[in-house]
Amino acid sequence: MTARVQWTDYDSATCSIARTLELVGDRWSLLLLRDLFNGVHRFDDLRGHVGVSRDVLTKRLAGLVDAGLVERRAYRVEGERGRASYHLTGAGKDLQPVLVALMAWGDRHLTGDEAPPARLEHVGCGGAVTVALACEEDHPVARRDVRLLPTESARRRTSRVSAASG
Amino acid sequence: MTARVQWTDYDSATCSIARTLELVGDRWSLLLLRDLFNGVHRFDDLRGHVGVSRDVLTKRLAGLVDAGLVERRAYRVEGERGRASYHLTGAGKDLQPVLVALMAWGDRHLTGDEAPPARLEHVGCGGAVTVALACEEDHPVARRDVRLLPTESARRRTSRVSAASG
DNA sequence: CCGCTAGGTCTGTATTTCGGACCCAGGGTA
DNA sequence: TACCCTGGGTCCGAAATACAGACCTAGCGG
Repeated sequence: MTARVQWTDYDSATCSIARTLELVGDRWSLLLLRDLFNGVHRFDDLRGHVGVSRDVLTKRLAGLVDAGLVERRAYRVEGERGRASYHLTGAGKDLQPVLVALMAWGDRHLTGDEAPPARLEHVGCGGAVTVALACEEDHPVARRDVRLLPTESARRRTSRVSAASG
Repeated sequence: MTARVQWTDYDSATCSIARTLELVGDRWSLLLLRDLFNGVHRFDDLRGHVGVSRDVLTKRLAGLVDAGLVERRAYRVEGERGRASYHLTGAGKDLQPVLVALMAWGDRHLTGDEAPPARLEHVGCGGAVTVALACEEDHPVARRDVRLLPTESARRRTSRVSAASG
């Protein structure tokens, strides 16, 4: 029977969420991106502020560079040695909504009575910035009004799950 | 000197992004939340679809329950054994924008020429759903127009970094 | 009371992370 | 020229995690 398409008929790993998490879904990558957004660009500064070991920092930065989220630049300040620095690419900057959403959630659910440890301000108006669901047609979108529809392109790549369910 | 407050003067771990990632910032938690959003609620179904080992699934579910993102419910279908199932709490559902943002990024940067493996549809209008930065005053917010301002409450809890920079 | 099944726990191995020692290159400076 | 300093790493052994898969258990139908 060709019943309605089920989410579980599709390979988890094909999903864009899974594929994105393969690049940034570890303990450190998103924190590094956060610091890169906030103007921390040098190896030792990242290490000191984020609190990651040198070893892991090297690997993560290499991974982010491979993934095209970060670029390594050599630069030199007049009269000093050449240095390396790390900067977000356009693709890296496109992850901003993920970070803002994580921050908004933490501000709402983890700060208790205190003021949140930092705020994102809309330059100009001064209002707090968060993220909101938005639809192409610019309607306001409530949480409930979202439906996930797996498409054919995912089905084709399905392996493990389709075999098990057959 | 009381120079302008620097991002690096604040303890990384106090940040709402870091604190949120302590709950969901590992390889599996967000994938589990994704499946819970999509109607997968039983232990074995989660294990099979997400592809996580039983061991780790047990630990992650326990962590998510501890964190208040997920609740465990015992239920029974007429004439069958009692079963356990896992459901998002309100706090868990509030992470939806994080997942949508990850998915939107993947759709944009990882799908190449093919159609994305799934789409989020706005029930009713049928348009695609993504996330957008939004400010309190409902202005449209461009990426650039966001400024991070650490607040005093973060400073107070600062430890490692303030000692090093003094 | 036997077998089946969902939901786990246990175990041994493989991988990752951690902290810290070490290394290297390229300036300044003497 | 030799030496020192510093940023940006690599290397190492110990500890923590993840993994696959075997095993356990509660309850229902037969």
